Amino acid sequence: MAKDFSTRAENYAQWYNDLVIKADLAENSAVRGCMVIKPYGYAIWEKIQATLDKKFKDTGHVNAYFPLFIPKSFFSKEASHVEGFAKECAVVTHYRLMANPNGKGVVVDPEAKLEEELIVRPTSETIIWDTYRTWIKSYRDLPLLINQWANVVRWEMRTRLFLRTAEFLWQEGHTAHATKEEAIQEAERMLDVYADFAENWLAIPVIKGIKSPNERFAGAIETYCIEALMQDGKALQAGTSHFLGQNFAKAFDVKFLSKENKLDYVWATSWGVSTRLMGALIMAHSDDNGLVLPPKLAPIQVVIVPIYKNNEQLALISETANKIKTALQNKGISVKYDDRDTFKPGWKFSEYEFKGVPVRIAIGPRDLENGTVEVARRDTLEKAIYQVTDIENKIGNLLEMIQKNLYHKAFAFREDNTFKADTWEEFVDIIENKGGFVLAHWDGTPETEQRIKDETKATIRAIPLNNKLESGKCIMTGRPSTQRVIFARAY
RNA sequence: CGGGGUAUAGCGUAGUCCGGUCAUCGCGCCUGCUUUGGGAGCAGGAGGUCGCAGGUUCAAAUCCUGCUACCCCGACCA
Repeated sequence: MAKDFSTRAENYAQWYNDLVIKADLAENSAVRGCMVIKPYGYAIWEKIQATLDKKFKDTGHVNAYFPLFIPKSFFSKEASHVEGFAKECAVVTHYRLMANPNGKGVVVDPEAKLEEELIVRPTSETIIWDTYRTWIKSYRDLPLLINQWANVVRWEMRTRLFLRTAEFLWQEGHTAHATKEEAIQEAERMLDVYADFAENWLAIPVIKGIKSPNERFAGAIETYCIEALMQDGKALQAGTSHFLGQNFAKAFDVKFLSKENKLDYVWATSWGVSTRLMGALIMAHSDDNGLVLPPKLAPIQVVIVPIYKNNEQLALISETANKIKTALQNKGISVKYDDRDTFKPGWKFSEYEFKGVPVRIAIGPRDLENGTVEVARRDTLEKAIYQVTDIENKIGNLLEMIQKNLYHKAFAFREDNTFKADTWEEFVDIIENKGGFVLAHWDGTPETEQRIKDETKATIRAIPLNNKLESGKCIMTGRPSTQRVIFARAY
């Protein structure tokens, strides 16, 4: 992402606010760090949802919904899980308000204290596994492949718009399996689903890998991740998939009778992506003119802007514009014809650039005479004159080209910002001065990773799957290592 | 929770040190006319508890005290 978007917009918050604003209810610190997603931004989220949801269903999953509130006691059942989340939870302690005895407003009724506090879910493992216990009795009940679209709350000390908001929207898949192998396979399969989505829809290249123990999800045996590089050189974890082993099954006593009539604990996975993906989308592709959306996720793929001097001209242009609109729509392309007379063409051009609309078609009197239109693409800002003939196929191809170009651009950026470091000095220099991914040897111990983090703020983002083996020396300790891992500063 | 900073119209701001036509300017908004192929021009207009509460003073956006909120850095964080 460019440093700011203000080059042309003195009030650049304008476009940003069109997408999302931070909740700002004065006098109410309780909503600090939450977000309001405005319609245009939400339309992007809906696209993300729809695409992923279809992929989940294609891989045999179904949706369900579990409670927002989780009894506090559930959290004490899985020790490492509670350690990972207990510090950052919103807790419900009362269930009633009453008029303030002093006459001013309302206060919490002290009489209405809950016997057991409720935690606003920071993630749903506990309540889901408590439920699964009653659903799973036999190997015939397995595998259980369930996904939930929901909001979760994490009381982060410091929030960042899109990337770490106190409340965020996400999906969380929670599956139960009869065997360890099948569960691992599921975790890896869902990682592939995420990677495919990131690369082919978001147009963001990602590294598939596993997390080091330090970065592993609380309660997981193995955490798989897709890791992306943003334009400012920082890494962003775009999605995770966890192999949970039998940890949650044991904590919540979820057992099944196998074919062999043996009682055993089930094997579990969980996987999720969130509204953070929208942050990734913004930071991976945007430029000084605003958002740049890949065609597959753009709520509006093509906008048509008429250029006219009077109503007669507008009527003529509209005729052509609507024909083009219909032709494109018949090809499954989402089109907006913006014939508002309250804004001028130049204004509209800028507005749709802020919003990242991939293709803009301008039609004026000149075009009517020549049977042409002016086509501008958002990714390169290039303009070209197209003959109207067969316009739907030309635009269709252009959209595909833009989708690919965005990916290639992001891929090239990542290549240019991936470095190898063999000495500590080199490593520090790259982290401090260049940013990006740094491939370096590491002795495999959590202590060393922690030391590196303490000194440079860089962490191991991923140990790539199918990593090339290569013997070397740990950049920190000099101890032997068998492979390079990816270090970076991260969001 | 530590360190630093900020709070003035919908947004962004000047003014605060040195109290006295100071409530400034830009964007946005409204009206009218002319415009319309890259955020139009001119004219007119609306809009402010100067974060909140006290205090000092003839006089406070400005000085003092307390509070609150936000931002940045750190700690923290799938």
